[in-house]
Amino acid sequence: MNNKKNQRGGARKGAGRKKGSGLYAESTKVVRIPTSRIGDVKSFLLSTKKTNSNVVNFIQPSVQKPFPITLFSHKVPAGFPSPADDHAESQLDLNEYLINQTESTFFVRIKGDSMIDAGILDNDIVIVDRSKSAAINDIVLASIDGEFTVKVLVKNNKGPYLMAANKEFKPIHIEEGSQFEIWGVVTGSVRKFK
Amino acid sequence: MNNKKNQRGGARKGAGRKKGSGLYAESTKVVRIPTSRIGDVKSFLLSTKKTNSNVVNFIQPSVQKPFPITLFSHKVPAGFPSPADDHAESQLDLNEYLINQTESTFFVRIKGDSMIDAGILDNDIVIVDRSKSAAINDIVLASIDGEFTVKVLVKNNKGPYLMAANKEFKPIHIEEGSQFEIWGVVTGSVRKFK
DNA sequence: ATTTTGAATAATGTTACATTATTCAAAATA
DNA sequence: TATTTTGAATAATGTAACATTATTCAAAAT
Repeated sequence: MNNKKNQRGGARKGAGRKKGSGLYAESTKVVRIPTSRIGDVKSFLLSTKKTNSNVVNFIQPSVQKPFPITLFSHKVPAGFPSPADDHAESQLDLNEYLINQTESTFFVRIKGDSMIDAGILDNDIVIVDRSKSAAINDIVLASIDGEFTVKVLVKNNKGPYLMAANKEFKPIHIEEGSQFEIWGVVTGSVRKFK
Repeated sequence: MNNKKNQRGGARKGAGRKKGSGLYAESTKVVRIPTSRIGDVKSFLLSTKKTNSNVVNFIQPSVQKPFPITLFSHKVPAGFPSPADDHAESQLDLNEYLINQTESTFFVRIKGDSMIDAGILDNDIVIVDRSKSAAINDIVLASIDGEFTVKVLVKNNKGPYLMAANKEFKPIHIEEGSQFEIWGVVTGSVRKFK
């Protein structure tokens, strides 16, 4: 009887799995995740890899100090802007103005042009309130089959569906059996130039 | 010398940390997360934190079974926990994000559609910094013959002039002898829906 | 020339342990 | 007696270590 093992295979240079060949093309670390949300997190990680998603990331609001600044209205005769002026509409704090329900609000950065007709451009940040229930024609943050997206919620005789605010994009119909959830209503948007 | 330790404390019933007293009020499991996205995931978990009770769970596509879509059943009860403050990198304060120079910044509410191609809509508020000097292609707040306007600063061989971001509007050339002044550079814009 | 094979290596999953935070009531103190 | 101090109990959280799986390569077998 020959007990010798097969002599194929064996050590050689260059063997082994290639770096970056994993799902995320990146090294990972272990993190504790609340048990019921492990599925959410995995969907979130996958969703932002897909190209259809116009959601880049979720941002947690933090409110430091109130910061009121004078607000003028646009078409005013010259002579100008002293804060004491008549044309000063009011003092305005951006956090106060844009955030209604602090506890249920978060931010999402937008990627791509799918909402330009609603004045939401690439790299804008939208403000999402999870405590508001969505109405037809609202802009909403939704997930469909594990992919997050910001779109307009519309409805026809067959039921609700999502629309981009850009004629180049097709409506997103919600197929029977697909996962669909509305995460919140977009209540505002901000943009920083340069 | 008395070597006896203190006799306080000690075993008793009911001692110990209470279940559910953690950040997520729930047990956790370790999950591997791509290193660069750990901040995102934590932010996502805090942003979209679910409270117990009647929240529809996010369902992963792979596990998905057909189910009827009930659009407006998604209600989030109040009692959203406040953010933990150790994720500074994914936290955002709108004032800080949008305002650079407090002393020289003010807001202007926009009337009309002359800037829609730049994503600035009627009733938006723009952030104007008086301390920045304007460059070509900047959006600026200017006054011409006694009227304020927000437009794009452009230039041809005859010199600078103003352009709306809307094809329906004509360029605004600055005539010899007319009053013209740039009051500041638009560094951001915000919008509130509804 | 083609197929089979096992070592090499990375990715991914899981367990175990270490550390930290919180709570309680007994013991110490006033 | 009322208040403060204290350490065990327990959960939460962080991390290292190990286990398992997937992928790749080229030597050996065919």
